[in-house]
Amino acid sequence: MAATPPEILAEPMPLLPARPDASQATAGVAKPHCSHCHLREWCLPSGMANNGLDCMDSVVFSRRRIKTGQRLYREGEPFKYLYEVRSGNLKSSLTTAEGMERVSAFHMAGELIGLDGIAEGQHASSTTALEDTEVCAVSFEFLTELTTGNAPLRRTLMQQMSQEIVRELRLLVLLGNMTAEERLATFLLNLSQRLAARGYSASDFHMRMTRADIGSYLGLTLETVSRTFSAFQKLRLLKVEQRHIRITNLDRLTRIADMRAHKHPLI
Amino acid sequence: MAATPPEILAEPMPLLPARPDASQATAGVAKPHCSHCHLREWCLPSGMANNGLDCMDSVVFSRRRIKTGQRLYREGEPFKYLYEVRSGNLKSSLTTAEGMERVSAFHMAGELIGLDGIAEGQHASSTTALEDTEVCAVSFEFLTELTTGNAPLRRTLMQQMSQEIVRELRLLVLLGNMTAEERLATFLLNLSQRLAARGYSASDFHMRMTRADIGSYLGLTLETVSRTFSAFQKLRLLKVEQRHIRITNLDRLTRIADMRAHKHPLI
DNA sequence: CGTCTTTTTGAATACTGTCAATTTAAGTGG
DNA sequence: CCACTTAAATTGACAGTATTCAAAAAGACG
Repeated sequence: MAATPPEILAEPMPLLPARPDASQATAGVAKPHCSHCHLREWCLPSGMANNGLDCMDSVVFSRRRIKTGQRLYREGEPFKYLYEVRSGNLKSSLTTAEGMERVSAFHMAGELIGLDGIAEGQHASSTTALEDTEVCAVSFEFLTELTTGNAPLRRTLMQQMSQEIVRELRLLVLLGNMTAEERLATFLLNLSQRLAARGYSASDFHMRMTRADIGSYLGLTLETVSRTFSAFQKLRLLKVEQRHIRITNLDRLTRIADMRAHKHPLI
Repeated sequence: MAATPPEILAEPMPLLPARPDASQATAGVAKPHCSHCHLREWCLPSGMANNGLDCMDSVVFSRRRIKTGQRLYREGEPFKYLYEVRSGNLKSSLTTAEGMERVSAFHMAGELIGLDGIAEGQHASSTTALEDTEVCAVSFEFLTELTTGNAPLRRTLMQQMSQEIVRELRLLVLLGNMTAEERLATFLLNLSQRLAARGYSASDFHMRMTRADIGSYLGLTLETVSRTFSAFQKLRLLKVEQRHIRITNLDRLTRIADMRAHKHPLI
Protein backbone atom coordinates (compact mmCIF):
# COMPACT_ATOMS: atom_id res chain seq x y z
CA MET A 1 0.00 0.00 0.00
CA ALA A 2 2.66 2.45 0.99
CA ALA A 3 5.11 1.41 -1.65
CA THR A 4 5.27 3.35 -4.85
CA PRO A 5 3.87 1.35 -7.73
CA PRO A 6 6.62 0.34 -10.10
CA GLU A 7 5.12 1.04 -13.50
CA ILE A 8 7.92 -0.66 -15.30
CA LEU A 9 6.13 -1.06 -18.55
CA ALA A 10 5.30 2.55 -18.52
CA GLU A 11 2.33 3.61 -20.49
CA PRO A 12 2.99 5.73 -23.51
CA MET A 13 0.65 8.47 -22.51
CA PRO A 14 -0.10 10.24 -19.27
CA LEU A 15 -3.83 9.89 -19.52
CA LEU A 16 -6.39 10.83 -16.99
CA PRO A 17 -9.81 9.27 -16.51
CA ALA A 18 -11.52 8.73 -19.82
CA ARG A 19 -13.97 5.93 -20.27
CA PRO A 20 -14.82 4.29 -23.52
CA ASP A 21 -17.85 6.16 -24.68
CA ALA A 22 -19.74 4.95 -27.69
CA SER A 23 -22.63 7.34 -27.28
CA GLN A 24 -21.39 9.90 -29.74
CA ALA A 25 -19.79 7.50 -32.14
CA THR A 26 -20.95 7.81 -35.68
CA ALA A 27 -21.00 4.83 -37.95
CA GLY A 28 -18.02 3.72 -40.05
CA VAL A 29 -15.50 6.31 -41.15
CA ALA A 30 -17.12 9.56 -40.19
CA LYS A 31 -16.19 13.19 -40.01
CA PRO A 32 -14.60 13.56 -36.66
CA HIS A 33 -15.38 16.34 -34.28
CA CYS A 34 -12.42 16.57 -32.01
CA SER A 35 -13.98 19.35 -30.03
CA HIS A 36 -16.54 16.88 -28.79
CA CYS A 37 -14.17 14.01 -28.27
CA HIS A 38 -13.97 12.68 -24.75
CA LEU A 39 -10.24 12.29 -25.26
CA ARG A 40 -9.59 15.79 -26.50
CA GLU A 41 -7.83 16.79 -23.31
CA TRP A 42 -5.29 14.05 -23.75
CA CYS A 43 -5.07 13.70 -27.48
CA LEU A 44 -1.39 13.56 -28.37
CA PRO A 45 -1.51 14.56 -24.80
CA SER A 46 -3.04 17.92 -25.06
CA GLY A 47 -0.57 19.08 -27.67
CA MET A 48 -2.90 18.66 -30.55
CA ALA A 49 -6.07 19.69 -28.83
CA ASN A 50 -4.62 22.75 -27.20
CA ASN A 51 -2.68 24.01 -30.11
CA GLY A 52 -3.63 23.22 -33.64
CA LEU A 53 -7.15 24.10 -32.63
CA ASP A 54 -8.39 25.47 -35.88
CA CYS A 55 -7.62 22.25 -37.61
CA MET A 56 -9.33 20.15 -35.01
CA ASP A 57 -12.59 19.91 -36.80
CA SER A 58 -11.42 19.67 -40.33
CA VAL A 59 -11.64 16.26 -41.86
CA VAL A 60 -8.04 15.29 -41.27
CA PHE A 61 -8.85 12.85 -38.53
CA SER A 62 -10.91 9.97 -39.75
CA ARG A 63 -12.38 7.61 -37.28
CA ARG A 64 -12.05 3.94 -37.96
CA ARG A 65 -13.66 0.90 -36.41
CA ILE A 66 -11.93 -2.42 -36.12
CA LYS A 67 -13.66 -5.59 -35.04
CA THR A 68 -12.15 -8.17 -32.75
CA GLY A 69 -9.28 -9.92 -34.44
CA GLN A 70 -9.07 -7.51 -37.34
CA ARG A 71 -5.85 -5.71 -38.11
CA LEU A 72 -5.43 -1.98 -38.10
CA TYR A 73 -2.31 -2.37 -40.23
CA ARG A 74 0.18 -5.05 -41.10
CA GLU A 75 3.91 -5.32 -40.86
CA GLY A 76 5.47 -4.05 -44.06
CA GLU A 77 2.48 -2.04 -45.20
CA PRO A 78 3.18 1.54 -46.23
CA PHE A 79 3.01 3.90 -43.32
CA LYS A 80 0.65 6.84 -43.64
CA TYR A 81 -1.20 7.28 -40.40
CA LEU A 82 -0.63 7.39 -36.71
CA TYR A 83 -3.57 6.16 -34.70
CA GLU A 84 -4.96 7.29 -31.42
CA VAL A 85 -7.11 4.73 -29.62
CA ARG A 86 -10.57 6.06 -28.84
CA SER A 87 -12.01 2.95 -27.27
CA GLY A 88 -11.15 -0.70 -27.07
CA ASN A 89 -7.85 -2.54 -26.84
CA LEU A 90 -5.24 -3.63 -29.34
CA LYS A 91 -1.95 -5.44 -29.50
CA SER A 92 1.09 -4.83 -31.69
CA SER A 93 3.27 -7.68 -32.79
CA LEU A 94 6.20 -8.63 -34.98
CA THR A 95 6.51 -11.82 -36.97
CA THR A 96 9.57 -13.98 -36.42
CA ALA A 97 11.33 -16.06 -39.07
CA GLU A 98 9.33 -19.10 -38.02
CA GLY A 99 6.11 -17.24 -38.61
CA MET A 100 5.54 -16.92 -34.91
CA GLU A 101 4.08 -13.72 -33.64
CA ARG A 102 5.89 -11.75 -30.98
CA VAL A 103 3.70 -9.25 -29.10
CA SER A 104 5.49 -5.97 -28.44
CA ALA A 105 2.77 -3.87 -26.85
CA PHE A 106 -0.82 -3.66 -25.69
CA HIS A 107 -2.69 -0.45 -26.35
CA MET A 108 -5.48 1.19 -24.40
CA ALA A 109 -7.68 4.24 -24.94
CA GLY A 110 -5.78 7.41 -25.58
CA GLU A 111 -2.55 5.74 -26.59
CA LEU A 112 -0.72 6.55 -29.79
CA ILE A 113 0.06 3.77 -32.25
CA GLY A 114 2.27 3.45 -35.28
CA LEU A 115 5.40 5.41 -34.41
CA ASP A 116 7.60 2.57 -35.58
CA GLY A 117 6.48 3.21 -39.15
CA ILE A 118 8.07 6.62 -39.47
CA ALA A 119 11.62 5.34 -39.79
CA GLU A 120 11.26 3.43 -42.99
CA GLY A 121 7.92 4.49 -44.30
CA GLN A 122 6.41 1.13 -43.58
CA HIS A 123 5.03 -0.43 -40.46
CA ALA A 124 7.55 -2.45 -38.49
CA SER A 125 4.78 -4.23 -36.61
CA SER A 126 1.20 -5.31 -37.08
CA THR A 127 -1.60 -4.10 -34.87
CA THR A 128 -4.68 -6.17 -34.09
CA ALA A 129 -7.86 -5.35 -32.20
CA LEU A 130 -8.40 -7.47 -29.09
CA GLU A 131 -12.02 -6.38 -29.01
CA ASP A 132 -14.22 -4.11 -31.08
CA THR A 133 -12.20 -0.96 -31.19
CA GLU A 134 -12.37 2.57 -32.46
CA VAL A 135 -9.34 4.61 -33.43
CA CYS A 136 -8.66 8.03 -34.79
CA ALA A 137 -6.40 8.03 -37.84
CA VAL A 138 -4.06 10.99 -38.06
CA SER A 139 -2.27 11.57 -41.32
CA PHE A 140 1.40 11.73 -40.52
CA GLU A 141 1.94 13.96 -43.49
CA PHE A 142 -0.58 16.39 -42.15
CA LEU A 143 0.67 16.11 -38.62
CA THR A 144 4.14 16.96 -39.83
CA GLU A 145 2.82 20.04 -41.53
CA LEU A 146 0.94 21.02 -38.43
CA THR A 147 4.15 20.97 -36.44
CA THR A 148 5.71 23.58 -38.72
CA GLY A 149 4.16 26.51 -36.96
CA ASN A 150 3.37 24.71 -33.75
CA ALA A 151 6.33 24.26 -31.46
CA PRO A 152 4.38 22.79 -28.54
CA LEU A 153 2.87 20.12 -30.75
CA ARG A 154 6.28 19.36 -32.14
CA ARG A 155 7.64 18.96 -28.66
CA THR A 156 4.75 16.77 -27.63
CA LEU A 157 5.25 14.50 -30.59
CA MET A 158 8.95 14.16 -29.84
CA GLN A 159 8.15 13.38 -26.24
CA GLN A 160 5.70 10.71 -27.31
CA MET A 161 8.34 9.04 -29.40
CA SER A 162 10.93 9.29 -26.68
CA GLN A 163 8.42 7.85 -24.26
CA GLU A 164 7.99 4.89 -26.53
CA ILE A 165 11.75 4.39 -26.51
CA VAL A 166 11.78 4.46 -22.73
CA ARG A 167 8.87 2.06 -22.52
CA GLU A 168 10.76 -0.41 -24.66
CA LEU A 169 13.94 0.09 -22.66
CA ARG A 170 12.12 -0.98 -19.54
CA LEU A 171 10.72 -3.96 -21.34
CA LEU A 172 14.27 -4.89 -22.28
CA VAL A 173 15.19 -4.93 -18.60
CA LEU A 174 12.21 -7.11 -17.86
CA LEU A 175 13.05 -9.59 -20.58
CA GLY A 176 16.71 -9.68 -19.78
CA ASN A 177 16.68 -9.93 -16.02
CA MET A 178 13.37 -11.00 -14.56
CA THR A 179 11.89 -14.36 -13.61
CA ALA A 180 8.47 -15.46 -14.78
CA GLU A 181 6.89 -14.35 -11.52
CA GLU A 182 8.50 -10.95 -11.62
CA ARG A 183 7.45 -10.49 -15.21
CA LEU A 184 3.84 -11.38 -14.66
CA ALA A 185 3.59 -9.31 -11.49
CA THR A 186 5.08 -6.34 -13.32
CA PHE A 187 2.69 -6.84 -16.18
CA LEU A 188 -0.37 -7.01 -13.94
CA LEU A 189 0.64 -3.92 -11.99
CA ASN A 190 1.18 -2.04 -15.20
CA LEU A 191 -2.24 -3.02 -16.48
CA SER A 192 -3.75 -2.13 -13.15
CA GLN A 193 -2.24 1.34 -13.16
CA ARG A 194 -3.17 2.11 -16.70
CA LEU A 195 -6.73 1.08 -16.03
CA ALA A 196 -6.82 3.11 -12.83
CA ALA A 197 -5.60 6.12 -14.78
CA ARG A 198 -8.66 5.71 -16.97
CA GLY A 199 -11.06 5.60 -14.09
CA TYR A 200 -11.44 1.87 -13.85
CA SER A 201 -10.78 -0.30 -10.84
CA ALA A 202 -7.13 -0.95 -10.23
CA SER A 203 -7.77 -4.20 -8.42
CA ASP A 204 -10.59 -5.76 -10.34
CA PHE A 205 -10.41 -5.88 -14.09
CA HIS A 206 -10.84 -7.86 -17.26
CA MET A 207 -7.89 -8.64 -19.51
CA ARG A 208 -8.59 -8.61 -23.21
CA MET A 209 -5.61 -10.71 -24.27
CA THR A 210 -5.06 -14.46 -24.21
CA ARG A 211 -2.45 -16.26 -22.15
CA ALA A 212 -0.53 -16.75 -25.35
CA ASP A 213 -0.52 -13.01 -25.96
CA ILE A 214 0.72 -12.34 -22.45
CA GLY A 215 3.37 -15.01 -22.77
CA SER A 216 4.53 -13.65 -26.07
CA TYR A 217 4.76 -10.18 -24.64
CA LEU A 218 6.67 -11.32 -21.56
CA GLY A 219 8.95 -13.75 -23.33
CA LEU A 220 7.32 -16.80 -21.74
CA THR A 221 5.21 -19.71 -22.96
CA LEU A 222 1.49 -19.64 -22.35
CA GLU A 223 1.87 -22.61 -20.03
CA THR A 224 4.28 -20.73 -17.82
CA VAL A 225 1.92 -17.78 -17.73
CA SER A 226 -0.93 -20.04 -16.71
CA ARG A 227 1.15 -21.76 -14.06
CA THR A 228 2.28 -18.44 -12.65
CA PHE A 229 -1.30 -17.22 -12.45
CA SER A 230 -2.14 -20.35 -10.52
CA ALA A 231 0.84 -19.86 -8.24
CA PHE A 232 -0.19 -16.27 -7.51
CA GLN A 233 -3.66 -17.46 -6.75
CA LYS A 234 -2.35 -20.10 -4.39
CA LEU A 235 -0.33 -17.40 -2.65
CA ARG A 236 -3.55 -15.41 -2.33
CA LEU A 237 -2.11 -12.50 -4.24
CA LEU A 238 -5.03 -12.49 -6.59
CA LYS A 239 -8.10 -14.30 -7.81
CA VAL A 240 -8.18 -15.49 -11.38
CA GLU A 241 -11.33 -16.37 -13.28
CA GLN A 242 -10.37 -16.78 -16.88
CA ARG A 243 -9.45 -13.29 -17.92
CA HIS A 244 -10.96 -11.60 -14.95
CA ILE A 245 -8.41 -10.58 -12.33
CA ARG A 246 -8.98 -9.43 -8.79
CA ILE A 247 -5.86 -8.34 -6.99
CA THR A 248 -6.15 -9.19 -3.32
CA ASN A 249 -2.66 -8.44 -2.10
CA LEU A 250 -1.28 -5.50 -4.01
CA ASP A 251 1.49 -5.06 -1.50
CA ARG A 252 3.08 -8.43 -2.00
CA LEU A 253 2.49 -8.37 -5.72
CA THR A 254 4.34 -5.08 -5.83
CA ARG A 255 7.19 -6.50 -3.81
CA ILE A 256 7.49 -9.42 -6.21
CA ALA A 257 7.57 -7.09 -9.18
CA ASP A 258 9.96 -4.73 -7.50
CA MET A 259 12.34 -7.47 -6.58
CA ARG A 260 14.40 -6.81 -9.63
CA ALA A 261 12.45 -4.06 -11.21
CA HIS A 262 13.89 -0.85 -12.37
CA LYS A 263 14.69 1.27 -9.36
CA HIS A 264 13.42 4.56 -10.64
CA PRO A 265 9.99 5.95 -9.82
CA LEU A 266 7.48 6.01 -12.61
CA ILE A 267 6.85 7.44 -15.93
CA MET B 1 28.03 -15.67 -48.54
CA ALA B 2 24.96 -15.58 -50.69
CA ALA B 3 22.49 -15.14 -47.88
CA THR B 4 21.32 -11.67 -46.99
CA PRO B 5 22.81 -10.57 -43.73
CA PRO B 6 20.15 -10.41 -41.02
CA GLU B 7 20.96 -7.14 -39.30
CA ILE B 8 18.57 -7.80 -36.50
CA LEU B 9 20.00 -5.33 -34.10
CA ALA B 10 19.81 -2.72 -36.72
CA GLU B 11 22.08 0.20 -36.40
CA PRO B 12 20.45 3.49 -35.64
CA MET B 13 22.00 5.27 -38.54
CA PRO B 14 22.56 4.43 -42.18
CA LEU B 15 26.18 5.44 -42.21
CA LEU B 16 28.65 4.99 -44.95
CA PRO B 17 32.41 4.59 -44.62
CA ALA B 18 33.84 7.03 -42.15
CA ARG B 19 36.89 6.21 -40.16
CA PRO B 20 37.74 7.60 -36.80
CA ASP B 21 40.03 10.46 -37.59
CA ALA B 22 41.83 12.22 -34.83
CA SER B 23 43.99 14.31 -37.08
CA GLN B 24 41.82 17.38 -36.99
CA ALA B 25 40.66 17.02 -33.43
CA THR B 26 41.25 20.03 -31.27
CA ALA B 27 41.82 19.64 -27.58
CA GLY B 28 39.07 19.60 -24.96
CA VAL B 29 35.80 21.37 -25.65
CA ALA B 30 36.55 23.28 -28.81
CA LYS B 31 34.71 25.29 -31.37
CA PRO B 32 33.46 22.78 -33.82
CA HIS B 33 33.74 23.19 -37.52
CA CYS B 34 31.13 20.98 -38.96
CA SER B 35 32.06 21.86 -42.46
CA HIS B 36 35.35 20.08 -41.91
CA CYS B 37 33.94 17.14 -39.99
CA HIS B 38 34.51 13.76 -41.55
CA LEU B 39 31.01 12.81 -40.50
CA ARG B 40 29.28 15.82 -41.99
CA GLU B 41 27.71 13.75 -44.72
CA TRP B 42 25.97 11.57 -42.20
CA CYS B 43 25.43 13.87 -39.29
CA LEU B 44 21.85 13.35 -38.16
CA PRO B 45 22.14 11.56 -41.40
CA SER B 46 22.59 14.39 -43.74
CA GLY B 47 19.62 16.27 -42.39
CA MET B 48 21.61 18.66 -40.34
CA ALA B 49 24.54 19.02 -42.64
CA ASN B 50 22.50 19.52 -45.76
CA ASN B 51 19.94 21.82 -44.35
CA GLY B 52 20.65 24.02 -41.39
CA LEU B 53 23.85 24.87 -43.15
CA ASP B 54 24.25 28.39 -41.94
CA CYS B 55 24.25 27.27 -38.38
CA MET B 56 26.74 24.55 -38.96
CA ASP B 57 29.74 26.55 -37.95
CA SER B 58 28.31 28.53 -35.14
CA VAL B 59 29.30 27.39 -31.70
CA VAL B 60 26.21 25.32 -31.01
CA PHE B 61 27.96 22.01 -31.32
CA SER B 62 30.59 21.54 -28.70
CA ARG B 63 32.93 18.68 -28.98
CA ARG B 64 33.56 16.63 -25.88
CA ARG B 65 36.14 13.99 -25.07
CA ILE B 66 35.44 11.09 -22.76
CA LYS B 67 38.10 8.74 -21.50
CA THR B 68 37.66 5.01 -21.17
CA GLY B 69 35.20 4.23 -18.40
CA GLN B 70 34.00 7.79 -18.03
CA ARG B 71 30.34 8.62 -18.37
CA LEU B 72 28.90 10.95 -20.92
CA TYR B 73 25.80 11.31 -18.78
CA ARG B 74 24.06 9.44 -16.01
CA GLU B 75 20.60 8.05 -15.57
CA GLY B 76 18.39 10.69 -14.01
CA GLU B 77 20.55 13.65 -14.94
CA PRO B 78 18.77 16.55 -16.60
CA PHE B 79 18.61 16.13 -20.34
CA LYS B 80 20.00 18.94 -22.43
CA TYR B 81 22.03 17.50 -25.25
CA LEU B 82 21.90 14.86 -27.86
CA TYR B 83 25.27 13.46 -28.77
CA GLU B 84 26.68 12.32 -32.04
CA VAL B 85 29.65 9.96 -31.79
CA ARG B 86 32.66 11.28 -33.65
CA SER B 87 35.09 8.53 -32.78
CA GLY B 88 35.32 5.73 -30.27
CA ASN B 89 32.70 3.43 -28.78
CA LEU B 90 30.23 3.72 -25.94
CA LYS B 91 27.57 1.71 -24.18
CA SER B 92 24.25 2.80 -22.73
CA SER B 93 22.84 1.07 -19.69
CA LEU B 94 20.04 1.15 -17.15
CA THR B 95 20.42 0.33 -13.49
CA THR B 96 18.17 -2.34 -12.01
CA ALA B 97 16.79 -2.38 -8.48
CA GLU B 98 19.68 -4.54 -7.34
CA GLY B 99 22.13 -2.00 -8.59
CA MET B 100 23.02 -4.20 -11.50
CA GLU B 101 23.64 -2.56 -14.82
CA ARG B 102 21.70 -3.61 -17.87
CA VAL B 103 23.30 -2.65 -21.18
CA SER B 104 20.76 -1.45 -23.73
CA ALA B 105 22.96 -0.41 -26.63
CA PHE B 106 26.46 -0.06 -28.00
CA HIS B 107 27.27 3.02 -29.99
CA MET B 108 29.71 3.53 -32.82
CA ALA B 109 30.89 6.53 -34.82
CA GLY B 110 28.10 8.56 -36.36
CA GLU B 111 25.37 7.27 -34.11
CA LEU B 112 23.03 9.51 -32.20
CA ILE B 113 22.78 9.16 -28.43
CA GLY B 114 20.39 10.45 -25.81
CA LEU B 115 16.97 10.25 -27.43
CA ASP B 116 15.51 8.58 -24.36
CA GLY B 117 15.98 11.79 -22.41
CA ILE B 118 13.49 13.84 -24.36
CA ALA B 119 10.42 12.24 -22.85
CA GLU B 120 10.90 13.29 -19.28
CA GLY B 121 13.66 15.83 -19.49
CA GLN B 122 16.11 13.53 -17.82
CA HIS B 123 18.22 10.71 -19.11
CA ALA B 124 16.62 7.29 -18.82
CA SER B 125 19.96 5.58 -19.22
CA SER B 126 23.64 6.18 -18.56
CA THR B 127 26.23 6.23 -21.28
CA THR B 128 29.83 5.19 -20.75
CA ALA B 129 32.86 5.29 -23.03
CA LEU B 130 34.33 1.89 -23.82
CA GLU B 131 37.49 3.57 -25.04
CA ASP B 132 38.70 7.11 -25.41
CA THR B 133 35.89 8.71 -27.31
CA GLU B 134 34.92 11.98 -28.87
CA VAL B 135 31.35 13.16 -29.25
CA CYS B 136 29.58 16.19 -30.60
CA ALA B 137 27.07 17.68 -28.17
CA VAL B 138 23.98 19.13 -29.82
CA SER B 139 21.73 21.29 -27.70
CA PHE B 140 18.28 19.80 -27.96
CA GLU B 141 16.79 23.19 -27.34
CA PHE B 142 18.68 24.56 -30.27
CA LEU B 143 17.98 21.59 -32.44
CA THR B 144 14.29 22.02 -31.77
CA GLU B 145 14.49 25.62 -32.87
CA LEU B 146 16.37 24.63 -35.96
CA THR B 147 13.55 22.34 -36.97
CA THR B 148 11.07 25.21 -36.98
CA GLY B 149 11.91 26.34 -40.45
CA ASN B 150 13.56 23.16 -41.57
CA ALA B 151 11.13 20.44 -42.54
CA PRO B 152 13.75 17.97 -43.81
CA LEU B 153 15.67 18.17 -40.57
CA ARG B 154 12.47 17.69 -38.65
CA ARG B 155 11.70 14.61 -40.66
CA THR B 156 15.20 13.26 -40.22
CA LEU B 157 14.99 13.67 -36.49
CA MET B 158 11.65 11.89 -36.34
CA GLN B 159 13.05 9.10 -38.44
CA GLN B 160 16.01 8.76 -36.13
CA MET B 161 13.73 8.36 -33.17
CA SER B 162 11.51 5.92 -34.97
CA GLN B 163 14.59 3.98 -35.99
CA GLU B 164 15.55 3.71 -32.35
CA ILE B 165 12.12 2.32 -31.59
CA VAL B 166 12.51 -0.26 -34.34
CA ARG B 167 15.97 -1.19 -33.14
CA GLU B 168 14.61 -1.87 -29.68
CA LEU B 169 11.68 -3.82 -31.09
CA ARG B 170 14.10 -6.19 -32.77
CA LEU B 171 16.04 -6.51 -29.58
CA LEU B 172 12.81 -7.48 -27.86
CA VAL B 173 12.38 -10.31 -30.33
CA LEU B 174 15.92 -11.44 -29.69
CA LEU B 175 15.48 -11.41 -25.93
CA GLY B 176 12.11 -13.08 -26.01
CA ASN B 177 12.66 -15.82 -28.51
CA MET B 178 16.29 -16.62 -29.16
CA THR B 179 18.74 -19.10 -27.66
CA ALA B 180 22.18 -18.07 -26.45
CA GLU B 181 23.77 -19.16 -29.71
CA GLU B 182 21.29 -17.29 -31.83
CA ARG B 183 21.73 -14.18 -29.74
CA LEU B 184 25.50 -14.16 -29.91
CA ALA B 185 25.53 -14.93 -33.63
CA THR B 186 23.08 -12.11 -34.24
CA PHE B 187 25.14 -9.77 -32.13
CA LEU B 188 28.36 -10.59 -33.94
CA LEU B 189 26.81 -10.19 -37.36
CA ASN B 190 25.37 -6.87 -36.36
CA LEU B 191 28.75 -5.67 -35.15
CA SER B 192 30.33 -6.98 -38.30
CA GLN B 193 27.94 -5.10 -40.54
CA ARG B 194 28.18 -1.87 -38.66
CA LEU B 195 31.95 -2.03 -38.84
CA ALA B 196 31.86 -2.88 -42.52
CA ALA B 197 29.62 0.12 -43.11
CA ARG B 198 32.37 2.24 -41.61
CA GLY B 199 35.04 0.84 -43.84
CA TYR B 200 36.48 -1.70 -41.44
CA SER B 201 36.82 -5.40 -41.99
CA ALA B 202 33.59 -7.30 -41.56
CA SER B 203 35.31 -10.53 -40.64
CA ASP B 204 38.20 -9.43 -38.51
CA PHE B 205 37.61 -6.94 -35.75
CA HIS B 206 38.17 -5.93 -32.18
CA MET B 207 35.30 -5.71 -29.72
CA ARG B 208 35.54 -2.92 -27.21
CA MET B 209 33.16 -4.40 -24.64
CA THR B 210 33.68 -7.09 -21.99
CA ARG B 211 31.93 -10.45 -21.91
CA ALA B 212 29.85 -9.07 -19.08
CA ASP B 213 28.73 -6.18 -21.26
CA ILE B 214 27.79 -8.50 -24.07
CA GLY B 215 25.94 -10.79 -21.69
CA SER B 216 24.08 -7.92 -20.16
CA TYR B 217 23.07 -6.68 -23.58
CA LEU B 218 21.94 -10.11 -24.74
CA GLY B 219 20.22 -11.11 -21.53
CA LEU B 220 22.81 -13.78 -20.71
CA THR B 221 25.45 -14.28 -18.05
CA LEU B 222 29.05 -13.62 -18.93
CA GLU B 223 29.80 -17.31 -18.46
CA THR B 224 27.26 -18.26 -21.08
CA VAL B 225 28.71 -15.73 -23.48
CA SER B 226 32.18 -17.13 -22.94
CA ARG B 227 30.98 -20.70 -23.38
CA THR B 228 29.15 -19.80 -26.56
CA PHE B 229 32.25 -18.12 -27.95
CA SER B 230 34.16 -21.32 -27.23
CA ALA B 231 31.46 -23.39 -28.87
CA PHE B 232 31.54 -21.24 -31.99
CA GLN B 233 35.27 -21.59 -32.10
CA LYS B 234 35.04 -25.33 -31.77
CA LEU B 235 32.59 -25.33 -34.67
CA ARG B 236 35.15 -23.34 -36.65
CA LEU B 237 32.71 -20.49 -37.18
CA LEU B 238 35.22 -18.02 -35.85
CA LYS B 239 38.49 -17.53 -34.07
CA VAL B 240 38.45 -15.82 -30.70
CA GLU B 241 41.47 -14.20 -29.12
CA GLN B 242 40.24 -12.23 -26.18
CA ARG B 243 38.27 -9.45 -27.79
CA HIS B 244 39.61 -9.98 -31.22
CA ILE B 245 37.22 -11.84 -33.51
CA ARG B 246 37.88 -13.38 -36.86
CA ILE B 247 34.82 -14.78 -38.56
CA THR B 248 35.79 -17.83 -40.60
CA ASN B 249 32.39 -19.15 -41.60
CA LEU B 250 30.04 -16.26 -42.15
CA ASP B 251 27.57 -18.49 -43.90
CA ARG B 252 26.93 -20.81 -41.02
CA LEU B 253 27.03 -18.01 -38.51
CA THR B 254 24.34 -16.28 -40.51
CA ARG B 255 22.26 -19.40 -40.61
CA ILE B 256 22.49 -19.76 -36.85
CA ALA B 257 21.40 -16.17 -36.37
CA ASP B 258 18.67 -16.46 -38.96
CA MET B 259 17.28 -19.58 -37.42
CA ARG B 260 14.76 -17.61 -35.48
CA ALA B 261 15.66 -14.15 -36.52
CA HIS B 262 13.23 -11.61 -37.71
CA LYS B 263 12.17 -12.47 -41.22
CA HIS B 264 12.31 -9.04 -42.75
CA PRO B 265 15.29 -7.75 -44.72
CA LEU B 266 17.35 -5.06 -43.12
CA ILE B 267 17.13 -1.62 -41.88
C1' DC C 1 56.96 -8.42 -11.07
C1' DG C 2 52.84 -8.50 -8.39
C1' DT C 3 47.90 -7.23 -8.22
C1' DC C 4 43.57 -6.80 -10.17
C1' DT C 5 40.46 -7.61 -13.84
C1' DT C 6 38.82 -10.43 -17.35
C1' DT C 7 38.05 -14.80 -19.29
C1' DT C 8 37.63 -19.66 -19.38
C1' DT C 9 35.99 -24.04 -17.79
C1' DG C 10 33.66 -27.42 -14.71
C1' DA C 11 29.86 -29.40 -11.98
C1' DA C 12 25.40 -29.13 -10.06
C1' DT C 13 21.07 -26.76 -9.78
C1' DA C 14 16.99 -24.46 -11.21
C1' DC C 15 13.80 -22.46 -14.12
C1' DT C 16 11.29 -22.56 -18.05
C1' DG C 17 10.12 -25.02 -22.21
C1' DT C 18 8.17 -29.02 -24.53
C1' DC C 19 4.94 -32.58 -25.09
C1' DA C 20 0.63 -34.35 -23.86
C1' DA C 21 -3.81 -34.84 -21.81
C1' DT C 22 -7.80 -32.79 -19.61
C1' DT C 23 -11.01 -29.25 -18.44
C1' DT C 24 -13.56 -25.27 -19.38
C1' DA C 25 -15.57 -21.86 -22.13
C1' DA C 26 -17.40 -20.17 -26.39
C1' DG C 27 -19.52 -20.45 -30.71
C1' DT C 28 -22.47 -23.12 -34.36
C1' DG C 29 -26.21 -25.30 -36.22
C1' DG C 30 -29.92 -28.56 -35.97
C1' DC D 1 -32.34 -25.28 -26.18
C1' DC D 2 -29.14 -28.79 -26.62
C1' DA D 3 -25.52 -31.56 -28.99
C1' DC D 4 -21.44 -30.61 -31.43
C1' DT D 5 -17.17 -28.35 -32.66
C1' DT D 6 -13.48 -25.32 -31.80
C1' DA D 7 -10.62 -22.33 -29.04
C1' DA D 8 -8.57 -21.19 -24.55
C1' DA D 9 -6.78 -22.44 -20.23
C1' DT D 10 -5.06 -25.64 -16.81
C1' DT D 11 -2.10 -29.22 -15.12
C1' DG D 12 1.41 -32.94 -15.11
C1' DA D 13 5.78 -35.18 -16.31
C1' DC D 14 10.09 -34.74 -18.28
C1' DA D 15 13.86 -32.58 -20.78
C1' DG D 16 16.95 -28.96 -21.86
C1' DT D 17 19.22 -24.64 -21.63
C1' DA D 18 21.12 -21.24 -19.02
C1' DT D 19 22.40 -19.92 -14.26
C1' DT D 20 24.93 -20.34 -10.13
C1' DC D 21 28.88 -21.37 -7.55
C1' DA D 22 33.65 -22.22 -7.74
C1' DA D 23 38.31 -22.36 -9.27
C1' DA D 24 41.96 -21.66 -12.39
C1' DA D 25 44.15 -19.35 -16.25
C1' DA D 26 45.36 -15.37 -18.90
C1' DG D 27 45.98 -10.57 -19.62
C1' DA D 28 46.32 -5.75 -18.30
C1' DC D 29 48.35 -2.21 -15.55
C1' DG D 30 51.17 0.21 -12.56
